[in-house]
Amino acid sequence: MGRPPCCEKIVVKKGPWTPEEDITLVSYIQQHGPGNWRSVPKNTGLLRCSKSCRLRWTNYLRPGIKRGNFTQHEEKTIIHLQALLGNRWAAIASYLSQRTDNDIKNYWNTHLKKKLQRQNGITNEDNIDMTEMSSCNNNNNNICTNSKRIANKGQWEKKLQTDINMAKQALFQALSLDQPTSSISPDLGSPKPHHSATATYASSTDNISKLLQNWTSSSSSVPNTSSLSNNRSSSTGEGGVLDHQSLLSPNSESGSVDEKLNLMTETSIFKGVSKPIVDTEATTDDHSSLSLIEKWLFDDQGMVQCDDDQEDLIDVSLQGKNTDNNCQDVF
DNA sequence: AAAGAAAGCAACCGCTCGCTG
DNA sequence: TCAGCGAGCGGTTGCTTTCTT
Repeated sequence: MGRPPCCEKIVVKKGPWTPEEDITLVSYIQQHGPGNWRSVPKNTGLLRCSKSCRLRWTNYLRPGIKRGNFTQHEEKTIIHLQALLGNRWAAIASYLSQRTDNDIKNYWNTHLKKKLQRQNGITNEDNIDMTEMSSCNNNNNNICTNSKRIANKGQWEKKLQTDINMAKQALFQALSLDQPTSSISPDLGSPKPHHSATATYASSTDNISKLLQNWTSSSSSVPNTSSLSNNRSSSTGEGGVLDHQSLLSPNSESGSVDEKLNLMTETSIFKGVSKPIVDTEATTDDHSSLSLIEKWLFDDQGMVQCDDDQEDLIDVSLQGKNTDNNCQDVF
């Protein structure tokens, strides 16, 4: 007996979000903070399910989200964590503070999975699920450790969660230090995105950032959105990408994306955001403070030294198997 | 240049979990 | 203890864009 849909009784709009809706939602959250999603459609007049509002905010409008190209380091982290945790995207996303679980999930399904399969020479016949593959013992013991996990899921997860929480902060430091230029400023020195969608993501975040900044620095009145209605030529999959440039005051030109994001994250209204935002203080910390969790993630076998060649991915995936065994000991 | 195929991504759906009364 | 509710998560879908022929 499943629960009824959360918005069963009201007419809800579906499909891509419009700029107007984005603005309404952002404006509301700016005033009331994220959370209490049930009340969002009621109070804003949005014809959207509360779930949809939460998703939109969490995945696209929330400040501090990094979109676009995944770095090699992020790829490796995802691959390794996926081998370790399975398709627990939220848990994986907690290690990549600027990425959303949805983003990681999509990236895994569209890029990494195929990449690993290609590199492992997996054919269609033996195209087994990568999660299964990576979580099973490949030694003489045929017992899949995943099964054990399932059996002990409750305890295992509690311990895992504890470890995650304890290690998260330290891991952020390590990851940030390893990627000094990539995590926040995708537009600086990084290769041009290979297709427009990627660029659009970046600009989406940027634009929304500007939008928010504009609001935080001005009165809390909701801007007139009437001029927005034609900004979106088609409903896009571009993330409800606003052509926010047209929405913004001319002053919005000033300041980098980073500055804008930082400004927003410092805005009190966003301090209750569920997902952690990279602590810029932490990133400037001591290089040597690698955590246990990082060692756990990047343990031996030269992973840390990996460059950007594809062999790394094979290594990582294989390590995933081994690490999975190690993981049993850890937990 | 056009059509079809493939890839990529945003959003939805259904389920589970945790909190509260 | 249990039921109701809201929030969160992972799988899936369907639309848009890009690539190939």
